Amino acid sequence: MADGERIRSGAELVDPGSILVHPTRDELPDLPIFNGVEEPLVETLLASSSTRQYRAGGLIVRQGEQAPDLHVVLRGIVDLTLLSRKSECGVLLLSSKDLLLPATTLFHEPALVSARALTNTKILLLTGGAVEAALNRSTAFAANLMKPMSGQWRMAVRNILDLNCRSAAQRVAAFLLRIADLQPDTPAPVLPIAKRHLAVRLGITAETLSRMLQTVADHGLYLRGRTIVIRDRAAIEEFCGPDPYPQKDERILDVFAL
Amino acid sequence: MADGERIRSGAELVDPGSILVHPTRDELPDLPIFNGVEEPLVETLLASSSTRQYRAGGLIVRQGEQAPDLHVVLRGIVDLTLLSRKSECGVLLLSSKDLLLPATTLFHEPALVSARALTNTKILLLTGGAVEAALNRSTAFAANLMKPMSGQWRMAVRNILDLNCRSAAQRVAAFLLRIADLQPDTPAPVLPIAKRHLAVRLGITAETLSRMLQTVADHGLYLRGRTIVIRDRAAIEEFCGPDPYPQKDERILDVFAL
DNA sequence: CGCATAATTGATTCAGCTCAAACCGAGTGG
DNA sequence: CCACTCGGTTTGAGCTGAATCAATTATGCG
Repeated sequence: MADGERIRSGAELVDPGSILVHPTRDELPDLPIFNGVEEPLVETLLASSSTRQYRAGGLIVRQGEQAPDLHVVLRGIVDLTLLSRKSECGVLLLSSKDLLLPATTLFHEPALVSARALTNTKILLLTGGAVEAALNRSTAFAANLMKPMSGQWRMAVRNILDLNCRSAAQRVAAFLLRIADLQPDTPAPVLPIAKRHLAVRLGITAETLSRMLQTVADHGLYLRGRTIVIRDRAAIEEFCGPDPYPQKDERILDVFAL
Repeated sequence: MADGERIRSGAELVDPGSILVHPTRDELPDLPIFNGVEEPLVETLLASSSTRQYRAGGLIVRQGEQAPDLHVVLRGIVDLTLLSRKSECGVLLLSSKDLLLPATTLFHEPALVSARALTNTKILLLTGGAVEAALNRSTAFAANLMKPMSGQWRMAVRNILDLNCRSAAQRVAAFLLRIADLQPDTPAPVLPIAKRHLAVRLGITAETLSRMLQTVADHGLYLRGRTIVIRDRAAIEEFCGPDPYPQKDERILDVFAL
């Protein structure tokens, strides 16, 4: 019954067998938040931590509630959106190594938006208490949290600028270009999420996205299935219009958001 | 000649006589960034600091450049906008006690937007070196910086949501209502900036703002000169539409932005 | 007083939304 | 193997909110 509910309501946790209760450092990828932090402190943090898996569509944090634990995305794509009846309104997509609504956890504020897994997703949870304790002890750890917070602020500002100064087609083009550039080693860059979620992220309707993809295709970039094909780089960059600092410098702020 | 340039280009510093080179604590208002920080450390920070005054229209930080020093707004209204030929694109308005682009200073990133004084403005500058040193020494200070960074992230998210889910008229109404509510002690709340700057902040044109003000007036809120008159509170709140967490809880995050 | 800047008003245009219908691909079950 | 849903995507037609362009009126301000 309860199980049936779960599945019908969009599927939250999956596969309890793979959940780690006290992950050790070598069970985790190298996370920027631990850079330069004294090893014993890292151990303490991990001792209070656990991991969780969500399947595509699962709600991770509900808007209006607060997350007592610090969430770190280990795998998958998470979107931050305001879910209201009738319309969704996207703010940001998070991916591996990103912090998920850190401010909510650190300052006990109700989340303004919901966090939702768009793909199967694995999350690391550090308990609020342990994080707070670590923050009181380690300036390195504090700096490691400030960096991604800055980076996410930057992403938010970019988003605001895009919404105001760029057309729908330009936003689509710029986003796909960015996605492609973030996968430099792969031969064929791929769009990791469904189109309708992309539309939400870009603040347009699915119908408009569909039409804009055609426009964009005329300017040198198109989708074949989920793979992104850049036919004419110069043209498409030109088309994107003003992107003041196109270098993906959010990564040096430990932000991997999209 | 150089002087002439300055004045023509929009007026930067004014009245050098009133600039403090090493302000002491009692020459400054109580700033949240110093809360709970060990007194000697505060002294050190202040010893490296100075204040600056800008007149309305003056550029404080130019987009693309980085601010080596940490700016704190002591007095006045500062707007963060992308200035491009043809169009300005506003992100946020800062006021007393707000940090101005802290991320730019802390992580040596080029600013995505310019900071411009909309009124006569006084700024406290803490040198980057001193701030960095303080951050390495005091977790309290680090926490004091994280709080406003979180608050500004929150404001940015609100802005994104507003741009996507609210009509121009709703944004105008909600903004004026908020401004009024932030002046609880004053008998007649007042709009502190020019209308055209308000328009930029709300992502609309001055013409549209003018028209929307008429619409908004029909719903219980109007301007008489610069003072904001709330004729029918219930009606105007209803009109504003979805504001998930209307309490001005950014203030507890040491953010006073608009 | 007179000039420059800001605000309003009107007429027109257009990007993106809405609504409705057709289409398509992947499961599913007979 | 095919028919049949059922999401998700595409296409089309029409609407509308806000931008643009242009002209006028207000408001400082030296």
